[in-house]
Formats: sequence, structure tokens, C-alpha cells
Amino acid sequence: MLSRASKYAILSTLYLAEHASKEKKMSVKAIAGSINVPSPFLAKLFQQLVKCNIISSTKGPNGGFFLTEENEKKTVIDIIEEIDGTNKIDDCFLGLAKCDGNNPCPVHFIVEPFKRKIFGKFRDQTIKEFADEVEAQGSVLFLSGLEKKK
Amino acid sequence: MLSRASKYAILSTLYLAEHASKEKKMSVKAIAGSINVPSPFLAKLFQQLVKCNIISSTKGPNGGFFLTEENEKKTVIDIIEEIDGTNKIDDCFLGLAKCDGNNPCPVHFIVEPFKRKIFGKFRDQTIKEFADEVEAQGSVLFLSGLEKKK
DNA sequence: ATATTAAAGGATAAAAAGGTCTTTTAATAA
DNA sequence: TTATTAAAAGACCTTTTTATCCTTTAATAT
Repeated sequence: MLSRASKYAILSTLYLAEHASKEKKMSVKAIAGSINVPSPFLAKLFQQLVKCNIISSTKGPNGGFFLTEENEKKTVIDIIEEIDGTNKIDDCFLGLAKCDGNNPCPVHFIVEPFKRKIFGKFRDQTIKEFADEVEAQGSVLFLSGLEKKK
Repeated sequence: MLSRASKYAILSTLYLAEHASKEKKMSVKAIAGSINVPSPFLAKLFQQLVKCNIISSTKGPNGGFFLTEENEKKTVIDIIEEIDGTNKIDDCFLGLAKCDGNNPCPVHFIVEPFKRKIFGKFRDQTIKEFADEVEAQGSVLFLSGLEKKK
């Protein structure tokens, strides 16, 4: 459903929202190390995210990545659409080119409500809101290994 | 979530259940043509499915693929596990290596009920039962294009 | 100003997934 | 028993995805 690339992008953007700020920018390496993602790959993804204004960066000493208030208003759907492309998000679970209520695949009516729910959340919650919820609920953002001490 | 290969395998097995029988075997080409799947690729998948006794085949004139009563008792999960491997089915939506109630990814509690529902169905319904339901509900099995006339 | 730091950019490599083709084997109809 | 048919087997090829590396550019601390 989601490519590994967009999973990385989502997790690291949420991580940025939680741990970085204009005053405390984070380097690719630090983030990649924290959430356990290959850093050169993440660097590429971040280039893309900066270009489309989902995250921000500055170069040089004390440079790094962070979110502006504008960035914080973006959504997870924005990330997915940027990385995976608009079209792929809503693909039929069984691969039918045209799958809808009139033309349902064998699991359409099970998958539909789930999609509605998760993409609704991804669309309606800002990154900031999402990150706050993640923090409040103690959700996990690192792919593997043990949590890094704060 | 599912590879294209296992999507093809599921759709074509359901198609077999509905349209083929010991008396009326179907060739790869016929099936591939009907559901709009590349036939050499489907041929490879069918080899695998025959080996693990999910579908059956005979060679020669009037040969082809069909389901025995034993085959009909297999499940969609059996197909997925054979094609994609046991492990991949239940992967975390956001790619966490270890994602569960104690260690939830940010969308765990949305994804969990969906997985429970769809994999429950895939596990508990036999291919035969599933195919009958598909037929009763008029679900679509062809990937693209128009339905072939019977 | 200059050295240093960290992102940007571009080129490439490795791996996985998806897809094709040709030869061999086995069943059967004639 | 032979020609024919259709699957089995195995070798390839292509595209996409994932991942790495090296050079350039731009901040900034000194």
C-alpha cells in the first residue's frame, strides 16, 4: 500500500515535528540513526520534502532539518502524494484497475471503510496535530532496535 | 500489502473455482485472457500453486488447471503465504519491525481491526466458500477491460 | 576572510519484483 | 504408436525500488 520510501518519510517527518525546531535543527544522520533508516536514502527523501515545502532545512554549522509553522500544517497525505504519487494511494486491494461500489472486487466492502478511516485521518489531521497525538499516545516511530534515550 | 503476484494468484484461483472443473479444465492462456493477467507470469505462479496443492493440473490435450475437492478446502491465506511468504502478510503498515499493542506504530489501532477482519475472512473461508460468495455478490475478478462473455 | 559544517545535486549501484521465452515432459486423441 | 496438446522447468530480460557515493553549494562560527 505504501512504499518503504513514504513510510520513512512519514516517520521521519513526525520525528522532526516532535524533536526538532527552528532553534534545534537536526541532521539527516541524527534522524536516520534515531528511527533506524538508511541515511543516504533518507537524505534523498528529505531533498524532495524540502522542495515541496513539507519540511525545511538550512545548510552549514548548526544547520539541519526542522518544521516551520507552515510545514506543520501539511498532512500525511501530502507526504504520501509527494513520494508515491497521487494515483497509487487508493489502489484496489486486489489490483483491479476499476474497483468501486458498482464494480467491487471480492473484498471491496471490507477494504473501503478502512481506507476511508485511515486516509481520512491522514487528510484531516495536520502533521503537528498528528505528532502531538503520537507523543500523547506514546506511539513508536523507530523502525527497529531500541528507543534512543532522550 | 499484497504483491501483484499474490493478487494474480488469488483472482485466478477464484476464477478457476468458479469456471473450471475436473470435466472442464482451463488453460493458462484462457484464464490469463479472462482476468487480464500476463500469461507467462501466471503460468509460473500456477506451477507454484500446483506444487503446494492449492490447484491441480493435467498435461496434454484437454489438459489444464482445475480444483479438486481437496483444493477447494484451501484458503486465500494459503495462497498468500505460498506466494509472498508467511512473514510479509502481517507487516506493520508503517514498516516497524515490531508493532503491536504494547509497541504501537502511530496507526496501529486503526490498522489492527482491519487486518483482523480481512485476514480472518481469508483464513476462515475456504476457496470454495469464497468463490461462491463472489459469484452470489457479483464481485469482479478481472483486472481491467470488459468482462468476457460466457 | 576562512575553515568547517551540513544540505543539495547528480551519478551509479544493488536488489527485488515483474515479466518473457525456449526446451522438456507427460497426457491423450487419432 | 505417433502427433498433438498443454503444463513443467529453467534460463533470461526489464523495470522499479531501494540504497550509496562523491562533488558542489551555502551557511556560520572563528
